[in-house]
Amino acid sequence: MKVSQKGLYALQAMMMLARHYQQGAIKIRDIAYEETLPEKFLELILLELKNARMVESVRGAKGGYQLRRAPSEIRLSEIIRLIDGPLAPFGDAESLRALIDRDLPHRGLYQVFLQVRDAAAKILESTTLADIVNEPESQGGNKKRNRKKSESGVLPMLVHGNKGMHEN
Amino acid sequence: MKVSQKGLYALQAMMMLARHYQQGAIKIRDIAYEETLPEKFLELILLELKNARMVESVRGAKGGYQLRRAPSEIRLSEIIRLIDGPLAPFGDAESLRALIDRDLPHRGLYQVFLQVRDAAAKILESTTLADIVNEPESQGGNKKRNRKKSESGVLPMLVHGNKGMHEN
DNA sequence: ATAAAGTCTATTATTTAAATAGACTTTATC
DNA sequence: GATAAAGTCTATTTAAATAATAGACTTTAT
Repeated sequence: MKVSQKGLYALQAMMMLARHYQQGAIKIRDIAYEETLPEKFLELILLELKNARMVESVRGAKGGYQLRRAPSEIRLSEIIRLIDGPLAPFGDAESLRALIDRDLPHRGLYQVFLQVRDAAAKILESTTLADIVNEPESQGGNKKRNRKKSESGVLPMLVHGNKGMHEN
Repeated sequence: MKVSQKGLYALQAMMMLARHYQQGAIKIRDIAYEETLPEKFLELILLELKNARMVESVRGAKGGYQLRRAPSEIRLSEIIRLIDGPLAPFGDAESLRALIDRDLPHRGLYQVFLQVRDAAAKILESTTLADIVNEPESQGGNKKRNRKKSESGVLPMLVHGNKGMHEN
């Protein structure tokens, strides 16, 4: 899986709209300005988001874009899948699938790729726009443990520093 | 993170060498033939793997390639990082890092990307060539639970079917 | 009527990935 | 020591994907 520049733009735009949720339609130009995105390119991205029914537009003067659902109802996985396609860590599912089907020595590799995809999907499906926009409230829908809310208003992960993380 | 075609070729070649571990040097041509990879392209890939000291070559007639370490000592993460770069799910760490530094509204997104990267890294760092090549023995070095070995000689995941998995 | 917005389709430019080519070096073997 | 079979190295080409731009069209508030 790889989030492209375009995907990042889409996420930025959606976060911006989430920050201004229920404040009426926001002009493309304003989004582009506030997030420093190429305006004309952003236009196309918003159109895709609209066709996917994540945002809605208001046409004509005083027009603009706004979220169609509450930020807590929009998962990052939706946005990324729309713009960048499947979350799987291999480019085209075709060539891989072909490998598997041809003979079995590659099954193990395939299984590992599936594990990676599922791990990414689990995170991106349980994180919504609400979780990553200012003042993270209900950070992720992770079933088991009830995540402790950090007093600093910053994600817990941040508080704990980089323990257990690697640089790349 | 995205495993490119080239990365897949590298993984295939390494798996092939793992299957023939301690059977002497294997010719590029044989690897290319057995795995159906473009020979000349594979040549470059093997050179990279050699420079990274994962394989070693024997030059001249009767030459070829072989693993430099046991399959159980070669992690998938090494191979993928070498060929495709960092495991992070965003293209260039630069533009993302720039976002974070410019102002803080994007920190939450950044943290989620880190989570995804760490999840992928955890899997790919704990899986070795030995784990994915025929007859998976010590499948992954996952600290906590001792994975039950499946009787069928197939990865446990396979036995359980696709429970909990999504299509993309 | 006009201006300010979104819509749509086409085109171009840039970058990255994949593949190929060919001259060079090393070594086993006869 | 000549030859053939291998790996080495650098350059180039091709193809595909990504990013960005352009411009004519439509809708709506004023």
